[in-house]
Amino acid sequence: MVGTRQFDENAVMQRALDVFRHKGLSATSMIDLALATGVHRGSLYNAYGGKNAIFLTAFEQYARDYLQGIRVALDQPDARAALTAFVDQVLTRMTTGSPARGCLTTRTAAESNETTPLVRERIRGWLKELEDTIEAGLRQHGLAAQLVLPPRETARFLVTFTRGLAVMERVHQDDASLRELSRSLIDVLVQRDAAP
Amino acid sequence: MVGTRQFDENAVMQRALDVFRHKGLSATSMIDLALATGVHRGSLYNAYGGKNAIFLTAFEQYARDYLQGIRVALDQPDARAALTAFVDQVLTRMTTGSPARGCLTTRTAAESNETTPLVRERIRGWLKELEDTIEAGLRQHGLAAQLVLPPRETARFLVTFTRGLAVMERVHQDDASLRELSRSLIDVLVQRDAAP
DNA sequence: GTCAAACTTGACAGACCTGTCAAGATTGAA
DNA sequence: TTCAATCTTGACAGGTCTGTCAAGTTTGAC
Repeated sequence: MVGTRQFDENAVMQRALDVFRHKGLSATSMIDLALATGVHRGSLYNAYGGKNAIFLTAFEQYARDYLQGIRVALDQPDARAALTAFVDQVLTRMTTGSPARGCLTTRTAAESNETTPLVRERIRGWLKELEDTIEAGLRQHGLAAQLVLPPRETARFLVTFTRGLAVMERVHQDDASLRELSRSLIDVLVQRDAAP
Repeated sequence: MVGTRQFDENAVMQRALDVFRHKGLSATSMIDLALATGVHRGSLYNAYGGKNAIFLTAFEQYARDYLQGIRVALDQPDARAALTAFVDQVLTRMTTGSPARGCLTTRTAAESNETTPLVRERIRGWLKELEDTIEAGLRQHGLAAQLVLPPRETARFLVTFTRGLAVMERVHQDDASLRELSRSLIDVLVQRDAAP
């Protein structure tokens, strides 16, 4: 390999991800990315082709991390505890940072119109992975028996509701009301007479 | 009054609303609005000041219409029927048009970062109005007794979940899966032993 | 009919962004 | 050490958008 790339790809993607999380995909320009990463705009074009390709590359880090966190959270014998840990993961990820970063997928999904088919497809795929991950988690430890809805429906419900939480986070910027909503969520999804 | 405005303000706002629904607030330019309304860009600046002011003006029509539809939907003696009509309203409003328009509030909320404080505040206010409208609806006809959660929590839950539905609509563009999610929603919110 | 306030129009300067490219610098491999 | 592939850099042309303004037009009131 001749003429080696002079920047650390991982570090660049990490910084790019930060930018996307704070500004959103469509509001981010190549100039923003160049400034944040310290890599010349021309080099970014040369290495990746453009904003969307950078997004897709950076997104993989995000996706892997996120799903891993969800897997760990759900790996518990009690449904209420598992869902509590799940929601806590989701909320923590969207409310950390100052200003809060919000949820990257939700935001990108909402601006679907302004993105390319590839990005749209990746977001759709990721939400499917999230759903599958949740469903698999709920099928462990006999959690399913403690739920009002079957695992698949519960997983879809959780994906949708947490997207709603992400929208409310943007509007309220208030952790407490999100936590309260999460309590309601768990109350309606876990059987009332389930093991304590 | 001298030098009368030469366009029909209502018609202009209706067209502007269409543009905002299709492109989203931040992706809409004054040029888009001028083309869609047939009013010269300079005239729009003169009459309203800018994009955000036009949005806020147009939004009032949208808000009034929407809440009225919700009020009518919830005005029923059976909780399941009322929630079904409610969700149907919400879904119909976001899935009509081709391509589907999506939900204006959800979208604008998601791009909160890129809008002005006034717009953010209006969206927050509108979601509060929606919540209050739903709560008031649920307190009629003894619906509250048929619900798993108290009216206020149910209202908040519905606002949040329907925001999630709006995000999923962008991703899936598939009415059927949204309807399925809505069925789950009603199943978990209405008491199992409630009057049929 | 006159007139001045208010509206309309086309044009302009200034930002910002994109995508590309030629010239220069770097570096692994022969 | 040489060299060619690859990366870096600064610059450029072209595009979109914004906000403003002067000149022209319209119209209600007198």
